[in-house]
Amino acid sequence: MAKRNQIVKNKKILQSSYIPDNLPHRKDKIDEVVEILAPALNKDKPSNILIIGKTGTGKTAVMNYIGKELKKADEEGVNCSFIYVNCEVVDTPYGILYNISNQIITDISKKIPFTGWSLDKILNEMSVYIEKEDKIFIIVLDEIDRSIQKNGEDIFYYLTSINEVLQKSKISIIGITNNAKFTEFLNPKIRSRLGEEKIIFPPYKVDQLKDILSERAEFAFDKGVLEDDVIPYCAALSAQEMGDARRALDLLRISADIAERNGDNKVTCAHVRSAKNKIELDAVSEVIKTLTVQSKTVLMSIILNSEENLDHMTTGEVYTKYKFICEVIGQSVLSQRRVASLISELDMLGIIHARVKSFGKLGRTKEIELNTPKEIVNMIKSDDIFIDLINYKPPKQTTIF
DNA sequence: TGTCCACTGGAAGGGAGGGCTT
DNA sequence: AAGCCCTCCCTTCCAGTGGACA
Repeated sequence: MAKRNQIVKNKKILQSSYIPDNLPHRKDKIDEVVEILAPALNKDKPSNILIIGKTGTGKTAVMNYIGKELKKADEEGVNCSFIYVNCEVVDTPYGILYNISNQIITDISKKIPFTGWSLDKILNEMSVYIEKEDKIFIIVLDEIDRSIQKNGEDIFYYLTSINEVLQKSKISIIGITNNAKFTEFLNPKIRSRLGEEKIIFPPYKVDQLKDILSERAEFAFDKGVLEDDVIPYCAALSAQEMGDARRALDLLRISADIAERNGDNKVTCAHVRSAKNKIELDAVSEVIKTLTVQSKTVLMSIILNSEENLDHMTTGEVYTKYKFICEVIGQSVLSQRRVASLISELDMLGIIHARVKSFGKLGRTKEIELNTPKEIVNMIKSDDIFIDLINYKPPKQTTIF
């Protein structure tokens, strides 16, 4: 086995969750946000803000940076609290209110249970604590479109309605989204309330990505560990992907990791290429792990169909195969409507490719294609739930003629 | 131009499961 | 224990639809 060299001095710095003291090329955005939030320091309610920008354009990093500063200010007696909730992780109204409340309520015995209460009750309890604090609360809802897409605008109604009952304290909401169009579908009243101020985060350009990487690399690596073209290469690859800085950092970190594991002394472009493949594969296999048994069965149906040379198939064809698999593995059969939804979900996750297509007299349906690397297909096939399917032998055909 | 197919995708609602309150 | 709430996964119902074909 190759000896594992230690070539990364400080791994934490290369994590995208690490908040550096300096955020290159985002000073203007920090200033913009700070300016809007400034009234909070005099205990006036700042405007709500909607932050729009693609993945890895520094939205979350900027907010966390400001949050860190606000927390410092809070400890020094400025009455302003910063609360961050990621709506991708907790996406139900209950989950979001639960999360916010428990960041506010410090007394462990008074914490809100993770289920069981009505939303009104949490809201009331939360208002009491917020009022008691006599502060301005800045509540950041990251990936806010996720929650609104799934549950409608309720959560936003709940939160903004709190201000109406508060006398001393106030809350301000900062919504973060990577979907520029999501406000189009909002009720106009909500849209104007949430988007009192809008800030757009443009994608990073290649040179900016280089700066970001260089700055972190300086603290993460010893001199000479990175070959000269590694950072430009990482930056170029990520710039192709909509200027995603998170992605650039992941590339650099995983490249170094691969170099270490190989026992190499230097990180080269070859490592970056391996890292790129690994990231893509890991992302899919992570998704696969979270699929329910039913989703996996639907995916398996698509895999089997494409192995039978049906590289394009319809919902009906998938459903037929699905019913067959359910029978073999002894699993309950869902309705076609439900399976159609599961197909749409797999499409959204990027595991398959599906588009609605009309076949004229033959009807209108989805045309489905498998879009999964071989490694992933093998991973699904080796899942325990399909053991009976893999060992399945079709009953001998009795020919009549 | 109208018909018709095989669905799509939205809406409403059921029921199980988690847990709280009284 | 009974009643309540929220979430998740699912079913049922149904209006809508793109485009080949007659």
